[in-house]
Amino acid sequence: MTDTKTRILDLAENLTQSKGFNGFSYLDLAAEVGIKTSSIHYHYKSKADLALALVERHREALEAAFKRLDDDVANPADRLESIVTHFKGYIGEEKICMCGMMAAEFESISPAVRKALALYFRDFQNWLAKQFSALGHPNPPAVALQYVSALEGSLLLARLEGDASVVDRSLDGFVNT
Amino acid sequence: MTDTKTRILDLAENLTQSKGFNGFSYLDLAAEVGIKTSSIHYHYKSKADLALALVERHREALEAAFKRLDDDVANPADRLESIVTHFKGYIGEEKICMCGMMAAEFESISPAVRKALALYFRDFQNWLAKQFSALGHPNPPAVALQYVSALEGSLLLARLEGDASVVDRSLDGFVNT
DNA sequence: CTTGATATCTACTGGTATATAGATAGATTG
DNA sequence: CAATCTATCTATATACCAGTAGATATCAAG
Repeated sequence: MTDTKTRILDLAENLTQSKGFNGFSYLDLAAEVGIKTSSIHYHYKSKADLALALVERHREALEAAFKRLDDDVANPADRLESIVTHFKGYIGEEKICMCGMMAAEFESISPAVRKALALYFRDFQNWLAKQFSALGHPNPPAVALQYVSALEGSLLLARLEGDASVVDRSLDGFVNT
Repeated sequence: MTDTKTRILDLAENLTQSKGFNGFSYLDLAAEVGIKTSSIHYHYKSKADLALALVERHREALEAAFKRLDDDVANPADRLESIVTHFKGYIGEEKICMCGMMAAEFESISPAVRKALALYFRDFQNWLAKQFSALGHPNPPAVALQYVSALEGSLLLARLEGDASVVDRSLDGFVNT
């Protein structure tokens, strides 16, 4: 069994992706984990601490995923497809990108979390730029920004329409131009 | 002086764009308008009613803006630029698109508001498709979806970076391809 | 077998949320 | 003038929220 601290984080991640970081309370976490709210405070002193842990773990997970793709998948186009498939999977669970959600909630998060979020998106773009570079794009950083923007926006629309193909259609044309 | 009901809506719109619809309370509105929370309930029976009024007014405003552009601006490319300039203006006020924000908060809004939101984005895409059609794009509806996705996503990133040029760079290439 | 760390609990505080009931002052209308 | 409507108030209900203090249980190390 995974330890409580991790279970809390897993649950908070899920809830953030569906209802937003301000859309759940320590009571929701406690009820689901099966402990009291005060015990959640034991693991994460404040909700701001929880937010930071959430974003930092997420960035590490992203980096690990990139490393795995770099090692296991030879073709950059296939790597991109694999990443998009991952994000598309959120739609079926009525979720969106956790960091996209937090970026929307920008005004109610601490400076530390804002910095962590910005780092997440920069890491994301850097990796994307490498893939586009390998694919021979003339301006990899520019296309990487366009890709992330389109991805994040498409997740909002896809969930609204209940149609994951919105993501594919929004990203169509980035690889084969 | 604008009437109270409108002032409440204006204020709620602003707050939704910066902190999200779940990021403010009737108390915030009351304090700013200078009346009691119970008086806000007089104008908008429940917060869900307020949400619906917000989205519906926003859609009407969007349609009016489109009509004005169609009448006053001859070149479709100039029309697009004008719309983007409008959205870019949000960034300086630490705001994003109101309907984009509500789409992020999808899981906590009523079915009626969800429908109104979907309608907003469909209207937006329909108008965009007309502009791209006039510009000779081979597949206007497809490019309209890509444009909205990129715009919504770019607003999230632009506010995070505190840099409105992120929007321009995310939308670069849509008009002159 | 005692000490100290870990993880949980009970019980509580102070604050905020949305919402409703009932009263009132002033304008409008028949 | 009487009835009604508009917009507000006071007061309250009900529920939730984040966070804290302090007691308790478990267990490993010395």
